Amino acid sequence: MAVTIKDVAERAGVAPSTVSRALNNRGRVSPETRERVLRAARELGYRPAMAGRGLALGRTENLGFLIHHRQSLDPGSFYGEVLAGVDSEARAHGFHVLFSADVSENLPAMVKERRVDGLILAGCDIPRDLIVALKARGVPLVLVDNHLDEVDSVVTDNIGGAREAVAHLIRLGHEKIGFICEWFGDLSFAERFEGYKLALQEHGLPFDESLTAEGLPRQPESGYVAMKRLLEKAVPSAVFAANDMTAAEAIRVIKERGLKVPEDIAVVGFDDGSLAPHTEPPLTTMRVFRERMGIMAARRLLELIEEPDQPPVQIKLATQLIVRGSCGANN
Amino acid sequence: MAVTIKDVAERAGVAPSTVSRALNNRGRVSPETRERVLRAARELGYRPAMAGRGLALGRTENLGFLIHHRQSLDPGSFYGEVLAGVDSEARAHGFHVLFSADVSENLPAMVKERRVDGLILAGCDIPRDLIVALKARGVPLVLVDNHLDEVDSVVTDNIGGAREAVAHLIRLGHEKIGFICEWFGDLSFAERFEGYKLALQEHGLPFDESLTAEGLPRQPESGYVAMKRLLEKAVPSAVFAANDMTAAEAIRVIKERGLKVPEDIAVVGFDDGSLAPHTEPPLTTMRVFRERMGIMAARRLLELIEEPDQPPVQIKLATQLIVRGSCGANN
DNA sequence: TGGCTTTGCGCAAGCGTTTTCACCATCCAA
DNA sequence: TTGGATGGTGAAAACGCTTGCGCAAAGCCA
Repeated sequence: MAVTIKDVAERAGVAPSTVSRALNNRGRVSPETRERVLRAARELGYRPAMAGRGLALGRTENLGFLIHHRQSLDPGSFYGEVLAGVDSEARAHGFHVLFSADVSENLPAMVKERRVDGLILAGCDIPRDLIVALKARGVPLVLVDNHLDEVDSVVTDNIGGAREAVAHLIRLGHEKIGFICEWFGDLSFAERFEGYKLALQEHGLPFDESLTAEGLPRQPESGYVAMKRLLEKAVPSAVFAANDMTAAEAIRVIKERGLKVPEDIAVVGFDDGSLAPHTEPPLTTMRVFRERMGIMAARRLLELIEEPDQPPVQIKLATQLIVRGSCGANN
Repeated sequence: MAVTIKDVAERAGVAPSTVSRALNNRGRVSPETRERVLRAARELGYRPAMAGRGLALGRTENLGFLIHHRQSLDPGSFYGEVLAGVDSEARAHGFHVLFSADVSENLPAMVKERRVDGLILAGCDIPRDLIVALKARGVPLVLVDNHLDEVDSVVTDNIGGAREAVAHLIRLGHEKIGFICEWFGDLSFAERFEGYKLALQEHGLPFDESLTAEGLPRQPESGYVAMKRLLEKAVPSAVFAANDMTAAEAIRVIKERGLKVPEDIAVVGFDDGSLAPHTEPPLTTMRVFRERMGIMAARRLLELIEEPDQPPVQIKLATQLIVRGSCGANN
């Protein structure tokens, strides 16, 4: 059926071993023979079958991309873009990407069956035990949007980004700035909260507990609830929401109260997802470079596959302030 | 390193062939031996390595998932959810999903290297020649959101959905209903246009060319442009937009004109993506069951892998009207 | 009890690669 | 001319698994 190395060998009039050498630039092959082999391979459209190659080489040239919840792929969530980045970088190196939303309690099937050479674990909801188990097994690993001291990771500069977002509000003259998020238990949100506090402190503003609120973990209405709770405690002149979704819901709550954005309450989000340009007014937010994160993660993982025992590295990507209407900057 | 079939064989005190038979329920193995093998395998955490298995069986137990443009994974676009569906169904059958956004002019690398047993091609922008070439090569194939007579496909009932959306507007008393889309060249949009015309016809309303407009293909501002163009020609009392993004932009244009949604112009979208609940007012739209499409596509592909030469089947999923505020139904 | 079928299992081949090893030509230097 | 390098190549083993084949033991019938 499919064309194998033998077919190429036959057509070029050499042995399979010579074909392999010619194609992989290993060992010695005379220029004429190499040329002949290359031509035969081209004419036959030959590509080494991964099964044979994988068996002989002990590597699959597949990267695994794992997320924990199916939800992480929903539009609005952003791992899809990270995945696209991983794919493009992997492909540039002749690798392929095996996707799975399966994170069961024990080792993922793709690892046990040796379908991948390494793993990208996306999201901070990956069970810690799993990561540790994989690490212990010696599987090359890169975390995205997550952190563990002994493991490589690619993260967003949440603290710096949040700090910049809040500083932006302060520059616009706000002094009573609220913070809301879906849930303080999420690492990203917690870091953005840190950045919020940092910005206040750096500008000599007091931190006021009653200006902060969280919603319900993993509920679609989470942002709505958070903003309601906040307004029950205090009415700030601006709100920094830990993600765009929450910001959008906050805008809804504000309008329901008969208040205006940004005149009565300015709003800034975080992520610059697909929602951001479509809120009313359009959302000022911190852009997160999702595809870039995927690219960096894949690149690092490929390095680790080449040379496994490196000390872990954390790659932190800066964010970018995107000013639209919701913050009230006259732009 | 990793545990192989020999390790299991040794621990169970049998030959590797017996282990294979016991694990795969093939051939004859005495109950006691089987039990012993199973236990040994369990204790060692053994899973057959895909390279060996793949070589011997001539199948990889991998499904390929291909999209054409990286953009198709953006939040807001919905192939991420389709992918999640494919993954869950594949996993339920012991298969894995190889993802790629690479659709080069010639055969995808994952096919040439025999990394997959079959392919799911998502999106209607997959080059026709590619599909034909794959089909000719005998690769099991399922299209999603696309159609070709001689190939299996899973699609949304765009015509029926659009018809229902427009019928809904007609029921609300509208008679001058506009249609906008990003681009008539897109198959889905063209079908939704069909449904629009069908609904008009069924309710005895005239089709008026000047009530329709398209934007710019593949531009973020496409919907905005489409709505502007429409309003230059006529001012309808309602607009059916071929997708949520376009609907959201239409709302923006309407507001910029100082008009109100839904009082002056009612709006209905299509997709029920993440945007829909967050427009102002929240968008009435047709829900598309994305994950379900992935599940159906994977299921069909697995059937085709089992038994390749079946006549092609088209699976069409119904949509569901989701009434929110933008259509003016007093709900 | 003798032949026949069935059962249970091991041996070995084969899947498509890569890679080690050995072999034969050359070639060059002595 | 001969010897040792050197260059180019093929045969064969190995990777981890499945499976056809054969053989011994056990079961069955007459």
